[in-house]
Amino acid sequence: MESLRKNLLFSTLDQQQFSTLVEHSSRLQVSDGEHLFHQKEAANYFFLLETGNIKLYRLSPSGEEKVIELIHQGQTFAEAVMFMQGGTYPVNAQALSDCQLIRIHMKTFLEILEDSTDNCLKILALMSQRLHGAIQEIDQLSLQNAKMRIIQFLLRDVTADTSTPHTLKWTTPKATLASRLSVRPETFSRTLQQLSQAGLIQVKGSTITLLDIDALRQYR
Amino acid sequence: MESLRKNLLFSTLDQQQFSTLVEHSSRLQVSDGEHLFHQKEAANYFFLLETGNIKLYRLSPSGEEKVIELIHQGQTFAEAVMFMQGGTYPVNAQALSDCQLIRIHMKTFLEILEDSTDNCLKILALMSQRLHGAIQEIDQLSLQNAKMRIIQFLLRDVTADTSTPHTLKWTTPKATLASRLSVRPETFSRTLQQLSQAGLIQVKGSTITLLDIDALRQYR
DNA sequence: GCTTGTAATTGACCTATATCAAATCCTTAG
DNA sequence: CTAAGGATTTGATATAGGTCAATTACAAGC
Repeated sequence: MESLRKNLLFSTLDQQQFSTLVEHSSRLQVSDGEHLFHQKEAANYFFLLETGNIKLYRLSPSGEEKVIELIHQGQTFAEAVMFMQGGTYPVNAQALSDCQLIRIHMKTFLEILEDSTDNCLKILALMSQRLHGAIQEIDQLSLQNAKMRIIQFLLRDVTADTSTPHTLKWTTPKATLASRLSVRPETFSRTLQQLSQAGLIQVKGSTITLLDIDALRQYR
Repeated sequence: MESLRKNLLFSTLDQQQFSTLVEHSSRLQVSDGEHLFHQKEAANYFFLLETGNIKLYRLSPSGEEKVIELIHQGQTFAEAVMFMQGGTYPVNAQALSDCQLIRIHMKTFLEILEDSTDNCLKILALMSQRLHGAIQEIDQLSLQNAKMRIIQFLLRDVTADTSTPHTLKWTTPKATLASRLSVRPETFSRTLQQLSQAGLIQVKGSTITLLDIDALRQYR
């Protein structure tokens, strides 16, 4: 359970608390395509993803899928459910590859929170971060068009000091990314095409080179 | 500061904590149209709205406005900012009418949280609720069309047992509501028109009567 | 190497909703 | 009551991005 200890969320747990948590946590695997949980299912655990990729998604009444979040190595997810009345998962979680996870018992973790404000504040920080991310998302959906959203995504982990020929590579299928960005795969493809033609990026399979970061920033 | 005591968020404060909080809180008024705070402004206070209406909104790069949330009497807002690093408001807050509010000092409240997990858990519950609301919103923006969103809004506080000729009235200008729902005023107007013609609702100024709740539910 | 199936791209077309402009309605001040 | 100014509605038109279908690229198994 090395990876638990390393996660920021658990960094303020004392030795005692930590071992209690470990006792009530277990490692599990899910293989590519399998579901970890479904929307509206009663929730007793939240998760830390050790390896692989997971997508969290929702279905529209007509069965259409919208990816809410892509979970990567080292991230925890579904902790917010702990505090919701009702206590059911608000999304579906499906493995995009073979995954290794740690499953954490909510009730146990809640009990730990109940006797240490440090830990409470830690998770409050996490939750407010999530909330801020969600507001950002709403913002993008309602104020930005498809092209802007896609560019924003490309610039995702470009910091102020990133020098311009910058390469990034994704591990998730394009259709999944498209859903995450709320555009159709066709539109995603066409937009990348368009940016290529404008000489702003270079696409090679799932590897993208940003040729002109400043120009890309203009759009955003 | 009666209204503070009544708010669920502060219900677990003991007498001592509560009076500390009151000491560091103050009542303030903002008149119609005035701003309470702006996006990116350093945040030291969060608020409880006693009377009036407030809109929280963001601006797109091109200056377009998107209403993120409408705050009504009795609601607290901007508490999440307390836990964010950076500590700046992520939205603008503008009064839609003359408002009376209580301004709560974040630092003081944080100090109170630091020595009582009960209060921490209370606010965690609130934050997860907010987060869930945000996910719901993302869902609606990306999986539902304008008509569905508008109907959802009309059914907002219709419970399972609401009998069918149900009347609701809004206090905010239509253009503001439209922005909240991420549609143009024109579309909002046309959609209501359309629902009227279908005999599902009856519009009279800012008062709407839902004539056939079950039929409306069909769309959602 | 082929073959087969899935994913991604491209093209042609369509539709929901935005945009722009004009016409009404509603409220407030005088 | 009347006028002025804003809010709302209505009509005409434009367009981003969706849909559907066909084509190509790519990966996995033989």
